[in-house]
Parts: sequence; structure tokens; C-alpha cells
Amino acid sequence: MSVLLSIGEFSQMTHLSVKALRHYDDVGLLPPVEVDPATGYRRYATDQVPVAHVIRRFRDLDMPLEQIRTVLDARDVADRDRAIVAHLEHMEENLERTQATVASLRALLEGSAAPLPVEYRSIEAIRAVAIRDEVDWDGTEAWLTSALDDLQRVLGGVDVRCGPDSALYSADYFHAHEGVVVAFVPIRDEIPVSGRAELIEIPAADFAVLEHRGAFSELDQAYGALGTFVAERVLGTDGAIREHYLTSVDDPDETWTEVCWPIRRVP
Amino acid sequence: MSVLLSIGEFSQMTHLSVKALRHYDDVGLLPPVEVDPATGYRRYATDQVPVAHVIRRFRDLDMPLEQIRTVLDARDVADRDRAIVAHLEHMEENLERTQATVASLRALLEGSAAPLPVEYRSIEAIRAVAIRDEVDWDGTEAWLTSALDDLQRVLGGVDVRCGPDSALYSADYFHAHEGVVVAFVPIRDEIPVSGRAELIEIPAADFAVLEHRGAFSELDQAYGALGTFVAERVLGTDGAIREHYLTSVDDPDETWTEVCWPIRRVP
DNA sequence: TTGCTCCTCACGTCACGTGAGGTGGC
DNA sequence: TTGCTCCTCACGTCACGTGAGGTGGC
Repeated sequence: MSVLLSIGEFSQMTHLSVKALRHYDDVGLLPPVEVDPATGYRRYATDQVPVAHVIRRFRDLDMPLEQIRTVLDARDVADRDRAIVAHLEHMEENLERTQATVASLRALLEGSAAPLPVEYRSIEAIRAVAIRDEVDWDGTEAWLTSALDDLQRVLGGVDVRCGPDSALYSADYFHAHEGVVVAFVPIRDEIPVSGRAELIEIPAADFAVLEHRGAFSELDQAYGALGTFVAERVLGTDGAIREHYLTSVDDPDETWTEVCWPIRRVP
Repeated sequence: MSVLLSIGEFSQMTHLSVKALRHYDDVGLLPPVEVDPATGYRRYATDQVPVAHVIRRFRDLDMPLEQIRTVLDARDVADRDRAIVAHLEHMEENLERTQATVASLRALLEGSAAPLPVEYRSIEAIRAVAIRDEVDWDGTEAWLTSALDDLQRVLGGVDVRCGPDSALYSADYFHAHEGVVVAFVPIRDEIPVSGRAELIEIPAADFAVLEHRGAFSELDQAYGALGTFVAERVLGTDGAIREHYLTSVDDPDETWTEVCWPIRRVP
């Protein structure tokens, strides 16, 4: 037995504003069980209250309305739960990132940054297995992980690798926060490729190089230092920026990134 | 010695998109040091890179541009640091709230909620010292704390209190997420008042009452249960919702909220 | 010289909030 | 009957993103 409620009563019981409730009706997220055809008055049922509570919590977590609807509409309960758990995990990652950002900001403002040591390097032309894609800024880390996994699978057990996991980033990728990225692994000999993977040749080039330890989101520090270094010495040139992802031999949990900024020529 | 950079170069060094940089120029948050009067080309200086890094981190924390500008413009470094620390503390509170919301959502979805025991209560007319204000939804907890503190100060050492810290919430407060809230403390005898405080008389009324333990943000559970209870029994009537804030005598850290939902008459 | 970078409008997006102006329900 | 609740537009907000259409720099 479910009793009918006016939008005002429903608002009090759910702690959602009347404007929000009308909006959720407009977009079909939480339509009232009944609308008076003459007056347009909305009538909600008491058993819609728990649904509204769930929506409110998802909104507190900034889940987009569209996604909330997908979650609520999932026919299969298992499907629904999977979607929810995925979002919760995503949120928890977000929490960690936020905490890291707070820490990073504190460090930045305390000005405790030591000047970073830039070095020059000439890199020979190399052959590589690669995966090339249009990548969105926020999806980069996930894309890169999956692409490098795929490449590792292509290599299989064959011992042809002759360099670390790497990637090339186009200028557009930085300017528009969406653009071509190429994940690659340098190889000694040609091997058969399949799926997304292809064989490419990367031309020789000179770089200013800086090693970065820490989170991806902190890489702007290295980029700022490198760009400044190169600009001050008028070494700038065109070409994609290259990153090498290195793992310590002693401790495989310790990883770092080498950022390689293309320059005219090593002075 | 600071070198000039094009917007594209600056974008790569700061990891801010070109569109974002133009926007930050438009709103005066991060204007380039130089704009070519003929072409409109923006030129940034290398020493603007660290500022951009700070802006990027604040944006990752969802600080509004206006507030970032205030922080960066603060003449006094102490002023600036105070503003930053305030925001960081705010963020850390947010983190905790988000974690609580995730937990709460999990509980809700697991449907582990036991039905909440509603009771009836007639409350006599009472005299009270009160503070009345238009309160915004998100500022409620802070406002309430400050108002109840003020009221405690008005009471001073005089032993006239005859009930717990309480508040009245208007319908508008729920419907529009902004409206009149009255914080009050019931008293036995009249006392002199000053400042925001006033003496009021609260008429007798009947209520459906439900006790809530836990966070403020979880109160919608109690409201949903009470509203449903009242609607099913057709007991609804007008009048502000009343909350009592109780503290355990044994453990002063343990607090809970009684939500009192006005009804016609105790059956 | 070519194409690449950069420019400025003008409009779109998302989740509501803000009035204006009006009608039904108790 | 009165005022209170509810209704529907239409537009605003915030921080950019999305083209369109065009010009300067190497």
C-alpha cells in the first residue's frame, strides 16, 4: 500500500529541493507515479522515497544524472550492482587523488621544490611495436596501461625488447586535452603483430631529459622545468614528446618516468 | 631572465588546455605578460609557469576561479596562506563526507536498514531563547553550531534551561534549500537577551518522533520514515519540523537527533 | 609559398537556480 | 474567500568545449 504525496511533502521526506525534483522528472530520472492531467500536479508514492534517497547520495558523489539513470534502470540486479561498485571504486580512487593533490599543493606553496636536473640525450632511430590512438586527457592512464599490456602480450616470451615501455604525445594532446598518443616498446628484431599493434620506425632525435618520480598528475612539474630549460637556451623544435616508463630492478614497485623533450641538437 | 612562450608551448608546460588558458585570460585570472597588439597573439613568461601549476591544482580541487584569484591576489602573504589553509581544511572535510556518503550508499543498497521505531509525543507550549535566520542548506551545520553557541552564552551560568538544544525548520527551507530556521533553547524563566537572541513562545503541538543516530547528511532516512508513517495514517498537518539535539549523559561524545514531525493529534 | 598556429565570436553543456506570471486546492 | 501550493516557460550560472571562419608567422 503506497500513499500519494505532493511534491512539497516528497521534498521534505527526501531532502531534495522542489526544483531538483522537477528537473529529475523532466529528464526522466524520477518521474512521479501520477500527474494530474488537468492541473499538472505531481504525485509521488511513498515507495519512491528510498529511490530518491539513493539518487541524493549518488548526486552527493557527483555522479551525472545520466549515469544514475543507467544504474537504476539496469534490468539485472547483478548488472546494477556491478555498475555501482565500479562507481564507488572510481570515487575511492578520486579520494586518493584529491588527498595527493592537497599534499602536492602544500608542497608547491611551501616552495620546497629543488631545481630539477635536466640532462641531454641523443636517441638512435629504433624499430618498435606500437599502438596508436586518439586519447582523451582523463582517460590517458587507463588507456596507457591497457595498451602497454597488449604490447607485452604481442611480445610474448620472445626476447626482442631493447628498451622500456614508452609513449609519444602529440602537441594536440596537450593543447586540446585530446589527441594522438602512441604507446610503444622498442624491439631488436621484427616480430609478427596482430590486433591493435603495428610495427613502426621511430627516427633518431635529440632531447632534453628529466626524470620524474611520483604520480602522473605531478608530471607538469617536470614539463615546466624542461620547457623552461629549453626555452631559455632557445633549443626548441617540433616533434612529439616522449616518455619512458622505468621500473627499478631492485624494487619492482618503484617506478618513474623519463620525460624527453625534443630539441634541435645536443649543444 | 624570463623567456616568452606561445600559448601552445605554455599549454604543454603547464598541462592546461589552450581553451582553458584563453578563458583564464578572459576572466583575468592568468593574463599573459604580453599580447601582440597587431595579431592578438598571447605571450607568456617562463616565470608564470609555477603560478599556472598552482592554479591547475586548485582547479583539480574544484576551487572556483573567483576564489583562486582572491587567493593569488592577496597582498599579504599571511592573508593568502590563511585563505589557502581554509580551503584545504574545507577539502579535507569534504573528503571525510564523501567517504561517509560512500559507506552510507553501500548500506542503503545492501538494504540492511531495519524499520525505524516511530513514537507519538505531545509537547507542551514552551518559552525559549531563540535565534532566527534565513539559512542556506549547505551552511546549516555551521550556522546551527554558531547559533546554539550564542544561545548558550546568553544563558550564561543561570540554571533556567528546561530542555535540549533544538531547532525549527520551515517548509521553505526544505523546498528551496534556503529558508527560515530557528535555533532555540527552552527555558523555565525569562532572562535578559541581547544580540541576535530573542525570547519566543512556542505553542503546544503533537508529533510523530524518530530518533536518529549518525551524521546530519543521513537525516533523510528518518525524514523518509516519518513522512511515510504520517502519510499512511493520514495524520499530516502544517507546521515547522522540530529537531532536538541530545547528548548522552554517560558519554558526552555520543549525540543524536530527535526529529519531530507535526501531526494533527496523537491517536 | 604552404600549412600550421593562433585569433575571435557565438553557441553548447550540465544540473539545477531564479524570477515572472499564472492557476488550482483546502 | 484568501493565501498557499503548485504549475510552466525563459533565462542565468559556471568553467570551459565546440565548431566556424579567418589571419599571421616560419
